Amino acid sequence: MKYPTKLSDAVHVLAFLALHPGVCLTSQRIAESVQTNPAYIRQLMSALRRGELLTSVRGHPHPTLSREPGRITLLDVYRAMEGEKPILHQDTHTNPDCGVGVNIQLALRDYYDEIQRAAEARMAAITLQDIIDTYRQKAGISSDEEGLS
Amino acid sequence: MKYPTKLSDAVHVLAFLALHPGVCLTSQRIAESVQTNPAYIRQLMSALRRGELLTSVRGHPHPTLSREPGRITLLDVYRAMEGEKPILHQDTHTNPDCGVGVNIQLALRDYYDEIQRAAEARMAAITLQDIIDTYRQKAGISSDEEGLS
DNA sequence: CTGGATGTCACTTTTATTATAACAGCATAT
DNA sequence: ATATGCTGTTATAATAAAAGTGACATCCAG
Repeated sequence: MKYPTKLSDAVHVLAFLALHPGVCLTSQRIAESVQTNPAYIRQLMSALRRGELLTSVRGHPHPTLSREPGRITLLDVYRAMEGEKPILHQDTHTNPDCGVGVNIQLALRDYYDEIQRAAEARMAAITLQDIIDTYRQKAGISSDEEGLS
Repeated sequence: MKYPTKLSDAVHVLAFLALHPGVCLTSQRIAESVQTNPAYIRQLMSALRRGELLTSVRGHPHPTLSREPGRITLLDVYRAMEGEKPILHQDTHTNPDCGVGVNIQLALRDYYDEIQRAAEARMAAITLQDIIDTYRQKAGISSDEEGLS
């Protein structure tokens, strides 16, 4: 697994918070659900904090969402994690002496931008609440929220 | 990792063919425009051949498009190069003992599929001809098609 | 035949991403 | 105040996907 999973993991973290309000959630505990290490979780949360999706206090294991799940879109999370990085990548190493190589890539950029906008429009229409609702359907209504201190 | 540029490079190759009809195009020559090595170009062309976008004869340096550029979409090229590989990747290594981890990823899949469909719908609307037309605008009307044997 | 190109495979190199260790800074409890 | 536990951040290592490359059998044209 070396495909980028930051977006998926970030959603996982946010959903985890939303599903366990008021519970003591250390990065260690979240890491167990994502099956990774606490430092990575804290890095994710750091990005989410910069994106103003999450607030937390240093030394205090109670991170909380900055606003309700219905007002956090997948695009918000994408921006927080990936910034302006596009989903499709161009080859920027073509031969600069070859007009075809340079200008084909310039032309492609316009179309890649269109694709990016289409994807982002879709992301903007999906909220964390939607994902949580779907989660509850899949999980068979919250049979997993026990056993947490 | 490395950012994948196969799609961009494949479009580059196809456009190169379309722009130089009837010209002797060895993988070596195309590689110079893409600024890579001939073997990689031949690998790209191999995938394009499997996708039925390109035909060529072994030992014969005259690859040609299987159909006109207006009937080759960016989605066709994407399929040939990436198959069913999605543009967004899920984390498949979450803790299987944690219902949240498993089911959040299941829920995400549905939404990632939506995003994939939106992106692909856009790709299906873009043809190689469109890209070539834009290329000509950028290049200032075919000032680069000389000097080829 | 000979020369040149393709098609394919195996291997190497590169590099984005995740994994992890270390530690200063802050909160809480005793 | 001090001890403990957790956070936030940085630096570095390990992993793995992608491109880069060499080799060679195969096929075409002259």
